[in-house]
Amino acid sequence: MNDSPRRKELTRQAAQLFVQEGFDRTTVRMLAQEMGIKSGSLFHHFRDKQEILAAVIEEGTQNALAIARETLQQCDSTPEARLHAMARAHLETLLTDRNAHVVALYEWRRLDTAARDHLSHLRDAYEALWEQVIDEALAAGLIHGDRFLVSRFVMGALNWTVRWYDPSGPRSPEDLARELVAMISSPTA
Amino acid sequence: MNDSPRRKELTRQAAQLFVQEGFDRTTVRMLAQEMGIKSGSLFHHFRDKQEILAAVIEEGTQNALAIARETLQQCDSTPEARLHAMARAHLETLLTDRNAHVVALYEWRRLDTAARDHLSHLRDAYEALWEQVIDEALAAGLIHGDRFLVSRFVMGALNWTVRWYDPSGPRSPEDLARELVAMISSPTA
DNA sequence: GTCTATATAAAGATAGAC
DNA sequence: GTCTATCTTTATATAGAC
Repeated sequence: MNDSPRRKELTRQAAQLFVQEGFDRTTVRMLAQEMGIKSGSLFHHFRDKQEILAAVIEEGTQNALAIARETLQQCDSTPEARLHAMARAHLETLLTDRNAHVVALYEWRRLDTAARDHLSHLRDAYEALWEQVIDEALAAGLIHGDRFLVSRFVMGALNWTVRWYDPSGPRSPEDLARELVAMISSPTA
Repeated sequence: MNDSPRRKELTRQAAQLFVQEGFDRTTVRMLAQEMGIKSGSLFHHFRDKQEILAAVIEEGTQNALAIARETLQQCDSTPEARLHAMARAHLETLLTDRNAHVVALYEWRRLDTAARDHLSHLRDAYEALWEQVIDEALAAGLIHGDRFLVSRFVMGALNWTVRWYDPSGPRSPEDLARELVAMISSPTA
């Protein structure tokens, strides 16, 4: 539709509800109430409910991608440090904001075909960054195994944290990132 | 309600739809059609839609628990072999059957409070088996790290396979289990 | 850009016959 | 145990005034 600041703000609020309730359980009336408007007004900003989801997921993936690029640019040291920085950045977008990135991961299946086609290149770009960091770690002998499987296992371990992580608990996203890297690293490297 | 063989069969069919479409998107009419009956007849077997979900999740968790117990009883060798056997069993219930265990993991949040209370002990028993196997591996020096975090990272890596695994691809659940154990094992152990 | 009012469709669930 | 028929509620989405 458009790309106004208003729409950005509404998208941000929608993300929060989608995380809390899930996309299917979130009604347009709930969304409108969260935004402080009536349900009819919502459709001035978005064509339909699907478009809200697409906007949230686009925002979440773009943000994660931008942060990951920045992280890798700033952290130009060992493969271990870079892997740790990526894991930390990933966890922070998932666990601290608790927003659009979570929706991008957990509600991707709810996108219609057109939206998936439009957004898959963003997701692919983000995953490509991960594979690059994994490759570096493999090449350095920090970790071992199949490139494809290691990437997916690591992403799985990280993404599943959304299900059990307690923000009020003793562990920070950085703690988790450190422990994960330690878990898969060969101590002899 | 009851526990007839008929109800068991209907539960099995419901599981398949819940995996394919997700619980919220699966309508009682879809369920009825899959079962070869009309939607009104469904409520002879289940009080409401929630009860179908609870039946599926109970079945999925009980089955996973039974298989895990059997696996650990039969595999009484090294901590590495036991860890591998558990991972393999877990992946097979998720990826080969593609059924009730997937629903148990991915639709748990959709259970109402009463059902969660009733089923959480089953889930806890299953997770306790995992922690036991993780503990053995830690004690043997096969893996390193925090007991709690290692368990959750491993479960995350395994559970996330549902999202990307291709049953028609070259890798078997056993391949995945082997690679995962290799990824987290210290080669010096 | 937001409102009220409402159209339209689909959902979960029930009643009573067979 | 299954059917048909239907009630009731709730959902997405639209139209037109302000």
